[in-house]
Amino acid sequence: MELTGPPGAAGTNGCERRLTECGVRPTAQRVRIAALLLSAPQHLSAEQIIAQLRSAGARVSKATVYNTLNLFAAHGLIRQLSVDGARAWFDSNVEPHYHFHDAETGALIDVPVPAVEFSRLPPPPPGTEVAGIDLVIRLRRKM
Amino acid sequence: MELTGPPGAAGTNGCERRLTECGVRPTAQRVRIAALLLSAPQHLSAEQIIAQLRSAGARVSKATVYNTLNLFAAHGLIRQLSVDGARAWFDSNVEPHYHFHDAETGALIDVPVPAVEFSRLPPPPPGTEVAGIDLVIRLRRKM
DNA sequence: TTCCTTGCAAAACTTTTGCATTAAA
DNA sequence: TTTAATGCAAAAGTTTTGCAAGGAA
Repeated sequence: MELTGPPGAAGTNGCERRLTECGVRPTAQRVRIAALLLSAPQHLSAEQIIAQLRSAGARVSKATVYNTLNLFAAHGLIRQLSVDGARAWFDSNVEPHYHFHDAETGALIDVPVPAVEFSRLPPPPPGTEVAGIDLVIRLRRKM
Repeated sequence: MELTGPPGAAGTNGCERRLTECGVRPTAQRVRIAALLLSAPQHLSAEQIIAQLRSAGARVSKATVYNTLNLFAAHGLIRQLSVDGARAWFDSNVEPHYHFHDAETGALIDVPVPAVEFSRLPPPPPGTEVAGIDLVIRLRRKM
C-alpha cells in the first residue's frame, strides 16, 4: 500500500483521520481495510479484501473483515451493493451514482449522476419518501 | 389453489399449457409451483414458496423448488431479483418494470414502465449493449 | 427401456455469532 | 483498568449437488 498517493487518495494516514472523524476507532485492521478500499473508487467483495490483505502480509480474520465492512457501511464510509444474488459488493464511492453491470464478466462500472436524467418518477407510496435510487444498467456482449 | 380464476390469471390448467409452450415438461410439482407463482404478479422467495406449497398439502422438496425456479427463470417465465443481499426474490411479472423497495418492511412494489421516464442514459461501453435496466427506488418511512 | 424429474441428505458458500484473548483508551 | 476489537471456530442461512428411486414418454 502506497503511503504517498495523489491528493484526494486516502493513504494510510488519511484513512486513520477519516475513521476517527466518523467516530470509528482506527485500529490496525480497520486502517488497513480502509486504506485498501478507500484508495480509489472501486468495488470489492469481502473475500477479495481478505485475499488482498493477506497476500500483502496483513494478519486479519474473516470475522473482522465482515464486521469492519458492516461498520464502515453503517457509518457511510462505504456502500453495500446488491447486483447479483451471489455475494455483497462494497463500493468505496459513497457519492450518489449508478452502475453498469456485465453479468458475463462480473464487471461493475460506475455511472456518474449527470449521465442519467429522469424526466419522470413515480410518487412514493403514502407515508414513505424516497431514500435513494439504485440503478443498474445490465450489459450484454454485442455479438 | 383456485381452478377457476379470472381471465388472465393462470389457473392450474393454463399453467400446464404455458409450461408446455416454453418447452418445460409440466410435471405435478412444476405445475403447482407455476400455479402459485403465476396466479398474479407477485414477489416470492424460495422458502415462501416451499411453505405455501406444503401448507396446501403438496409434497415437494427444497431441491425441486430451487431447480424449478432456476428452470423457470431460464425460460423467461419468472425473473430473479437482487434487492437485498439476503436472498433471491422471484418475480412472476416478466414484463419490463421497476420496483419500490421498503427495506424496513421488506415490501417490494411494482412500478410500471410509463411511471419512469429517462431523458438521458449513458452509452454502454464499447462492445456491449444494454440488456436491461434494474431500477429500485428505495423507500424510507416518513417521520 | 430410456430419459428426465424428484427427494433426501450432504455439501458449498456467504455471512454472522460466541467466546476467549488481545489491544486500545 | 476498563472497554472495545480481534481471531478462531462453529453456527446459521441460502442455494447447489450427488445419487438412488420414481415417473413420463
